[in-house]
Parts: sequence; structure tokens; C-alpha cells
Amino acid sequence: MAVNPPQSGVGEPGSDEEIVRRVCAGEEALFEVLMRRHNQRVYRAARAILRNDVEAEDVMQDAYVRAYEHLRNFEGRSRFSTWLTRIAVYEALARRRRSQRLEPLAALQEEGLMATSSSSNPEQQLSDVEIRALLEKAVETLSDDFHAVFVLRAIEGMSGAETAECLGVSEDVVKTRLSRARRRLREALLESIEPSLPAVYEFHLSRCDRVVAAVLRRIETP
DNA sequence: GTTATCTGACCATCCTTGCG
DNA sequence: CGCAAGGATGGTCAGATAAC
Repeated sequence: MAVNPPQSGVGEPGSDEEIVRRVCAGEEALFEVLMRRHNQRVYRAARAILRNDVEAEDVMQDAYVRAYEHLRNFEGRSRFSTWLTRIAVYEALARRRRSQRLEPLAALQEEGLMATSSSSNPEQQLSDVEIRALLEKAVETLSDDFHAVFVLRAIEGMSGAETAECLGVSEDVVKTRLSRARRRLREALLESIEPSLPAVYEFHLSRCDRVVAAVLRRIETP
């Protein structure tokens, strides 16, 4: 499920750590390579916590600026991507705390997201686009903690250790949250598709007639 | 065989609800 | 309003399983 499309950009001059070393040595322009390389992950990490595209982009900018300013503090104890993601996660968590103080009722506006599609044709309903929409809706129903773990682990493909480090929790907590997030996703998806389940593998009247006729022919002609 | 991951059981805490 | 009961949620631990 992990999707990490290669980022386009300014050539690929070596490992992250190598680029960090060169940026610190004065090649500031190379920082763009790091940004392009990790845009996807940083965006998903920020959005996993904030659930808002615009705010996620703001956090990305803040995180990149902060990372650039503190690049010399990167000691290489973890991968650069983990270090960068952790900065974005901390920025996002701080922003979420601020917004929760200011708008404690904002979350109530999210109610009603799980309204089910009324499409009656299961084949249409199960098209790729709709499956993706169902998945996204289901993921959005997860609690904040489960949502963040699920996005980082299952979608972004980070390891348990990386996710734990980014979110500031133990690996055990990541494992449990991921397991429960998956279970809840299954339940949410089942809830959203159940109304159309009776139509799945429907034994159409014409096929019924055909089978009955064939059986009758075989019975009647020994 | 080792490591990583998943999953279930158990427990603690928090929240809601009903009752006096 | 205060309190107890029950449910929901989340963390820890341990065993099972898969991948290497």
C-alpha cells in the first residue's frame, strides 16, 4: 500500500545525508532537492494530523524553514526523512493544539461525513474512483491518533520505529493503533457498502431462466 | 533461526447515563 | 448535584504468523 512516487526535480545528487552535508557546506540551493524528494511524505504526515490541505501546506513550509535553519543540528542518528517528518509532525501537533484551543467546536462540523452512496448499481459503485472515495471517507472517520498512525505506517510506508519516533509514542502503541485502525476501517467500509450488498452476485432473472431451462432439458432428455 | 508484524486478552482510565 | 454502573477507548503484554 505504500506509495512513494519519486519526486521530480533538480537531478538526484546522492543520498539525503550527502545533500545535507553539502548544503551545510554552502550549497544552499541543494536544499530544494531535499524538499522535492520528501514533499509527499511531509505533506501526508502534516495532513494526517491536521486533516486540512491548506493548513498542511502551511505546516510544510514552516517545517522546511525550521529544518533548514537547524540543518546543522541534524546528527544523522536517524534517517533525514525521519528527522524532517518529525519536525513536520511537531509543527502540525502544535498547530492542532492551538486550533483546538481556539475552535473546540470546529470538529462538530465534520459530522455526517459517512453518508452512504445511494448508487444502486454495485458495479458502478465499486469503480476505482468510488472505492478510493470510500477509503478516504473511512480513513477520515478514524480518531486523530489512529488516523496519524494509519497514514504514516500504511499509506506513507514508514516503519513502526519511524512512526513511533515521529509521533513520540512507543512502537507498541503504534502497533496497537495500526491494528485497531485497520479493524475500524474494515467496519466503516462494511457499513458504507452494506446497503448494496444484496445486489452483489445478483442472480439475474435471465440467467435464472437460462439455467432452469438447461436443467429441465437435461432432466427431460435421458 | 531471527526479526518484524499482527492480533487477542487483559487492564486502566475516561465518559456517559440513570438514579436518588 | 453527586455517585455508581456500564460502555468506550486506549495501552501493555504475550503468543502466533510471515518474511527473510
